[in-house]
Amino acid sequence: MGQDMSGTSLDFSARLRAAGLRPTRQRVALARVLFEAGHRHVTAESLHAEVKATRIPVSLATVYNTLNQFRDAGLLREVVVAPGRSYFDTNTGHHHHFYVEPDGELHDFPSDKVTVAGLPPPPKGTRLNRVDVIVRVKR
Amino acid sequence: MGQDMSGTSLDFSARLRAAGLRPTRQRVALARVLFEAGHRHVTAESLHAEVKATRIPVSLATVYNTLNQFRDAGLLREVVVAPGRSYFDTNTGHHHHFYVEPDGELHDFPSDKVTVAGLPPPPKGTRLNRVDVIVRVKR
DNA sequence: AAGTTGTTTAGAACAGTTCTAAAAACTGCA
DNA sequence: TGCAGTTTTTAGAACTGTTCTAAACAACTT
Repeated sequence: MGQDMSGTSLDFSARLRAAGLRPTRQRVALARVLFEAGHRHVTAESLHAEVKATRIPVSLATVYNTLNQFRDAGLLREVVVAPGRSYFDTNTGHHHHFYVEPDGELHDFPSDKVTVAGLPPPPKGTRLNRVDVIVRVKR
Repeated sequence: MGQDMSGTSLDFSARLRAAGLRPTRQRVALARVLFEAGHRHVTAESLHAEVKATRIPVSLATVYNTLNQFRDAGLLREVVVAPGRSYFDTNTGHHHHFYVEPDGELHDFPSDKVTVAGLPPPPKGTRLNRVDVIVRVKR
């Protein structure tokens, strides 16, 4: 008799495996926190704090490793909006961000209604990768 | 008889004074490096390296202080494009950026031809501050 | 020139992130 | 199921970029 594998662990294991990552205890725990509810924005610290509540031991170093791996695997997107802190977004589709200063709150908005027109061509020897629109708002 | 005040020192002194900042040796030296040629992008480290060549002693702490003060005074604009490093742009007018990954090179482009349409209204209780468009390109 | 205030400085401190090397855990195979 | 081979996790050190501290110094005022 194996352990209790009910719930969504198996789904996450499969997803991780599909991404070329071994489904370890800590990766599954992190994936669960990240992906089981709707879209989220986390920092390494905030995710670490959250996963501690699940009683599965995960070190901060592992949180960093995992966030980078998930990002590299396309499971997360890194968002750079403030100096000295990286946000990770579980929404990897096309969208943009509101950034509320000085709180550091981040909100997605879909990009389907947004048009960015009149961009100059990329500098010589480079090709376009992504266009980020950050709408900075104040309280 | 005062020291040799020829050149542009006086202009920078006046500009600093106008911004509410005492025109100290190091602030004038930094202002000169920053503003005497065309528009520039610097980091604290790169500016520190440059100002050392002028033989006017400026500590790294002062470079940081000064960049922050210049930014607060509206003489510079801070650009956040990469985690763990702040860029400062002497161009404070409306414009956007190309960011060349992974070099970390930054290029301005004017915003007059660029239109960003269809943005959703700012979240409740906030008002728009600025819209940043970052075009990320790869080699 | 003296006093007052603001600025600079070296170095310590700090935040966020990555590295290291040893222990633990996953996986495939007998 | 047990074992070998490989990957992952971990605590803690290390590292990077930035800010802080408090003492020395420079700029302005009189």
